[in-house]
Amino acid sequence: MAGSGSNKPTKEDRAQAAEERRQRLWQVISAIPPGRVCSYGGVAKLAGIPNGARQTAWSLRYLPRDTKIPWFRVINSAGRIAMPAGSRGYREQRRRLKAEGVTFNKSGRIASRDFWWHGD
DNA sequence: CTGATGACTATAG
DNA sequence: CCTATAGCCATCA
Repeated sequence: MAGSGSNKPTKEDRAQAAEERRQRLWQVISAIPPGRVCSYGGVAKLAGIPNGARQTAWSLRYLPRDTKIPWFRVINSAGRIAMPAGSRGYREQRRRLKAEGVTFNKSGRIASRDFWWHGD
């Protein structure tokens, strides 16, 4: 078998592996129930990627505005929206969450721990 | 290859 | 509450 047995990952192998990680991340995010939120690190862990918080964020960076993925249900571990306060994304995320019943206190943190989702 | 970047996180002061 | 620091890891120049 020509080439079989080669352990050297090709560029295509790495690209496919990265794509599969993104798919798992999106799958987990899509499973977050309406009215609940999850942290970047929590999503990564549920997707089988420990310490992958930054990859969760990276996977959401270039999503189209019409995406079906509920990116707005992902916030940081401090219970805050990760984007710069006052930015366009920040306001949209906060508006969408509010529409589902997720409220924030005066300091910009989610009003209740009950909003946290920890998987099924 | 190296170094910088970032929608992160945990810990310390 | 804040900032600083270290750890993390895919991606980019």
